[in-house]
Amino acid sequence: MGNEKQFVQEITPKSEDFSQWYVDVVRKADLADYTTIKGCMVIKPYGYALWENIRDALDRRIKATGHQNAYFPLFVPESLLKKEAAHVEGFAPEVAWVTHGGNEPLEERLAIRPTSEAIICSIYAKWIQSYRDLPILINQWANVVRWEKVTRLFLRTTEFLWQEGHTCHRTMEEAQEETIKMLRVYQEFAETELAMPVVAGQKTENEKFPGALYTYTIEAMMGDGKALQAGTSHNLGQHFSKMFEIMFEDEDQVRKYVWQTSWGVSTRLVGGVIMTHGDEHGLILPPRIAPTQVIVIPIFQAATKESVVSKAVQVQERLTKVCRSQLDARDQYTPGWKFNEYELKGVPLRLELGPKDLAKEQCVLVRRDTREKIFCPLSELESRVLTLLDQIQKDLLERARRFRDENTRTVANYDEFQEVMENKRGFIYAPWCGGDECELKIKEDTKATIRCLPLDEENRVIEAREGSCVRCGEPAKYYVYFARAY
RNA sequence: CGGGGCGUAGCGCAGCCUGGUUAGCGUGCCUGCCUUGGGAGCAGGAGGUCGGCGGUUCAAAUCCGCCCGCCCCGACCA
Repeated sequence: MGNEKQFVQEITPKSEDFSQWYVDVVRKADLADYTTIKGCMVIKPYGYALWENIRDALDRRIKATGHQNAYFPLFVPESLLKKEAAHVEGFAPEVAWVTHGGNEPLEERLAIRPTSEAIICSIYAKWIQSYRDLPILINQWANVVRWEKVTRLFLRTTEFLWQEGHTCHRTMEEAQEETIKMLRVYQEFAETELAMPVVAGQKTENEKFPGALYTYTIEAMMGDGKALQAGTSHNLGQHFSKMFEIMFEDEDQVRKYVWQTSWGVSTRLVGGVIMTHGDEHGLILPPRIAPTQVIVIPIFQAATKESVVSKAVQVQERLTKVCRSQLDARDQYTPGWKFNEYELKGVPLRLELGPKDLAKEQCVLVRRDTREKIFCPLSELESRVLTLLDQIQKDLLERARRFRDENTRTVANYDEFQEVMENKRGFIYAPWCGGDECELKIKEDTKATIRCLPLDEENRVIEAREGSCVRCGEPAKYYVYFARAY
């Protein structure tokens, strides 16, 4: 136990300094490292394997809903970026510019995409003539660059990886349906794959995407009670199609502007997973996205090494057929060292196999989330492992949901609102008059923003029937979620 | 970008205030022996332009200036 204490000191306690805990976990678990370029990180193999699993799980859903992947250029000519006024105004402060090709100054500066609406819209304009060309349902996996003032590993880096869907539709209704469909895809994906419960809702005018008509979001609660915007889906209306002249001739022979959507999630999700599930011992990965689901650790002495290791190889080979497993038979590390190492890396299930187990034809399974030890007859290996992985996945979601619900509060008045935001954090579900002024004042007073206006089962913003605005006391228009956010 | 902190071996740090042998310690790494059910032990060894540039000085990790990077708190954002 003394040794364990010493080990855990390598990670700043979560309760003491959440930010430092986060950085320690990212680095000790070997997910990412800093580089010589400001704000840019290298995603190390373990972190990238995690991202690949997240990416693939989402990619399947994007394709299952009828979208195709494509790839558009990294560069956006300045003239294109400037076409949509709100859009350029929103992104201008954080755009990186290419001004030279070799030694020659460029005639027109090229923005490195902060997002691809402009470049994609300019191309869609060429592709679309008829209503028969619609809908366009395209997604791209790409890197984008935003010159942020302050960066944080995974949560906000200068360059990051993401997916951005860009669709065109014949009618407003169809675009709205697509916007909500993808929002719900994100929600289901976050909860099923990442075990990360989210609140789905609409952003306020102040918080919406530059150039969008409506922005929808999924908001997750991190271990320190702060909100993380985990994905967004925008109904772009006709703002871009009018500026980029994306038109089609409809069945009634009238030329019309298309209705568009865009939606995205990024490597930020990796940060979300860490801050949703991690504990004092390090990372806890949901089995469905964990690069290694089961780590097999043989325990042996010189005399038993051969028999134990050969059995461990057999066990791992059996597991390989049903899940992602690895064997760590290195003899320069003690079993205890390995236990700590794989807990730090968040491997959901550990399988211990020693001489005592061999004698009984069993192994020891240890859950990362609860650290519970389970003796398992080798004859039941596959089924027990699969059941446990499934259980861990469910329990992580349940635990995160309980944490979120326990930290979602209602308040009696504005004093209590301020007190809760200052001391307890979490979400506050409160009535709001719908006014700009109250939204901004609350932000100024408490650093809390309106994370979203939640949606009902019909995907409509829930309007308040009663109650009065938590700040001004005027009749409430909506019940909304407030929180401090990343 | 404003306020604060930090930068010395892969990682974590001491040394700096008060300039002066060959820049230390822990851990990790390499070799050997030994060990292995919660980060074992012993012995030997390798590893440093002290973040960068400039200045002061006979002499700079140490003093001064500028720059870069990281962390925290604000403002801005996925």
